[in-house]
Amino acid sequence: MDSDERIIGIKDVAKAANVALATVDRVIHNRAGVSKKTKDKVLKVIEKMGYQPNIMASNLSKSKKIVLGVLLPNISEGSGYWEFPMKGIVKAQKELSQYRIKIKTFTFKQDNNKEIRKKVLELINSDIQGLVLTSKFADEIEILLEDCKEKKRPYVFIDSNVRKIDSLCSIQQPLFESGELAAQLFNYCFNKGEILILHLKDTMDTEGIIGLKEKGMNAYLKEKNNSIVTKSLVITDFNENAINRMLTQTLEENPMIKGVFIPNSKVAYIAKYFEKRAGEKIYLIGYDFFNEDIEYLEKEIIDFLICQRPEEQGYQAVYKLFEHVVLKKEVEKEIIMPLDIITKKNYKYY
Amino acid sequence: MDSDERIIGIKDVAKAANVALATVDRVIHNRAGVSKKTKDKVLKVIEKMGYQPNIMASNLSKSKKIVLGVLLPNISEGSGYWEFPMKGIVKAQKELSQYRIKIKTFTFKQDNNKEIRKKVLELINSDIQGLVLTSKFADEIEILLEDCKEKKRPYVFIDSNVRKIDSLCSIQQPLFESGELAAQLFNYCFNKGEILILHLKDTMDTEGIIGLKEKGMNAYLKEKNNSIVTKSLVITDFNENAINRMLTQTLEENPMIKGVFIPNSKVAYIAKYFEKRAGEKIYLIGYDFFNEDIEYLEKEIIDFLICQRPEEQGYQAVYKLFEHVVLKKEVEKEIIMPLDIITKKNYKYY
DNA sequence: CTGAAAGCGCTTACAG
DNA sequence: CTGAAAGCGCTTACAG
Repeated sequence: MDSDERIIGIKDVAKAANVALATVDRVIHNRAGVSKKTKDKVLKVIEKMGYQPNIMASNLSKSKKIVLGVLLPNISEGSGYWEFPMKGIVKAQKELSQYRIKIKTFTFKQDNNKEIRKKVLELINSDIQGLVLTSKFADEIEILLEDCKEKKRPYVFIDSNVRKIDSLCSIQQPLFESGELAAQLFNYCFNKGEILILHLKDTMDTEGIIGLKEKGMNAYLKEKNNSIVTKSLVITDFNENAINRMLTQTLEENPMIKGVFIPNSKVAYIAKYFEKRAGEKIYLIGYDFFNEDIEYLEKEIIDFLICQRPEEQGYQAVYKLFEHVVLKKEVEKEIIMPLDIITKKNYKYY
Repeated sequence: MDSDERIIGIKDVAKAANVALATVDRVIHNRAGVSKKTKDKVLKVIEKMGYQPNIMASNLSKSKKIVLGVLLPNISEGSGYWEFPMKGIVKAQKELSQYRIKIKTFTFKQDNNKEIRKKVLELINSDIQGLVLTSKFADEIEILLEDCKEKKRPYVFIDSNVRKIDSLCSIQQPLFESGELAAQLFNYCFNKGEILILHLKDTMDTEGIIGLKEKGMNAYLKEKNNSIVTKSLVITDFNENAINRMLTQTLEENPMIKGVFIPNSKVAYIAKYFEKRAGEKIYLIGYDFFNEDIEYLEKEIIDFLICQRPEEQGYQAVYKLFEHVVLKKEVEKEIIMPLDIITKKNYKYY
């Protein structure tokens, strides 16, 4: 049962090809300074013997560290979301520290363009060999991406890639489909009435994202061809009183509203309003799971949250860079995250 | 910004403690043959210098392979589920192959006690240093677990640990809570009526599992104090005609049934019946996601599936054994999987 | 273009 | 109980 095949190493290849260790190494890493003839000979032997490099040995003998960069918003009010990808990044870092991988983090305040540009400049002048970032702030990072392309520095997007910018890999949730999913869930709760889609504008370029979710929602409703329609409301003023006023007015004017869809991570703001509101149950569906949502999930004021495993996105982003830079593996261009559904009864295990 | 702290190794410790490399090695691995005095001295230096072992180097110089065993049902009709943990196990194996980890798989037909016992015997007489298995088949594996305890072989349970058997780690979904979740979902679909709980008996000891799910469901309904009640139906004959007959009769006699809860992975069997059935919509909630469910999800005959990331369970099981055996890390006694909700609109990304 | 040799940080016989 | 030395499978100057 024990097939104790001897592991064949660079030494075996060298002997079989009748060359020195260093030559085999050069061929394996495609380094210059090997004649075509020798290279072919070695390649053939590698192929025939089924040589597999030993990463542990390789890393052990390597001297230089590999540094990866991370450019993300810092964790502050209004951008608490970024805590989760960061956790995943830190986890990956710990796991990979044995491989002499280091991570340099560059954070900035979301609406501070000057700070973003400063960090971009720091990154351009740094010695990183790979980069994790989000495709939001597209204008500010454009120059950084150009620089990366020139220097052949790989970069990975997390959280979104709405403008379809080229990258080593982009990791995101399917947006359109998440809108469909939300519609399906609403449809389980009621099959006649209106869904109010709230556009909570903040400074980020998220209209593209919200737009896709909205399209998905309408697509599902159309497909089911039933009596649910959507209605949009744009909120620009985040002041609590302003929100209350707008919602009260809208709900009074539209008594058929049975559900509210908040296509970003600001559900708790809105749930607060519904907690105090009397009248018939209105179903709430939002995105992403925060501590402040728990209270409203427990009271079933927030009914469903659609989540995208942000921690895993951060982890995967670093891991894919590692695979590319260290292991020289092929990396898939796109990783699509599952659409997780969170309710009162399963958030504890998420 | 670059804190280029020199990594301190066994050599540095040896020099600082004024002993030989081998002695430091002995202390690190708690091997015999070191005087208390020397040991304390070395330990103190390790502590002070903050020495961290380099696993890559450690593994490279180790000669012997580590073999882990896996004892699970084979993949056949009626037990297709085990394909998923197996996938995770294979994934972990690939990732860990660099660490000289080998996995020996022992599979058996679920209802073949003789075969289980045979595999158990093989395992007892094997040279494995860790074991992945499920706590189902508790009677058959009892002797194996005793043997493991005696030999101090660690073992990890996946999929369930209803009888609360001791192990290095057990990985499972929260059963009671999954019943609550199912009840919550039904409650979104209707708020008056009956839920039929189907007990599809097969040869495995799964009554404990089903019982817990049922209790969770009733707990939620009671908590909500509304007008949904449950009703159980036991099916022992899996013949299609028999199922049809029993269901038709039950539904006729109980016109208030609005939902059917199938607390195991056999939903597709039941969905087949509902596909052909005329009459008012009856909601279906089941467990685990298989290819044969897709058709019924698409038609929204199956409404929700509650899933437990079986692939990740297999992966984690192997990984935890690896952490324990190779890295000598502390491993958590229990890993609770999230309760994933799958519908027509998100199964593609699961 | 090619090779011999030292070294990465550990483990493992072997000698004392 | 303790230590000196070889070796794990690679990479990296250095010499030719």
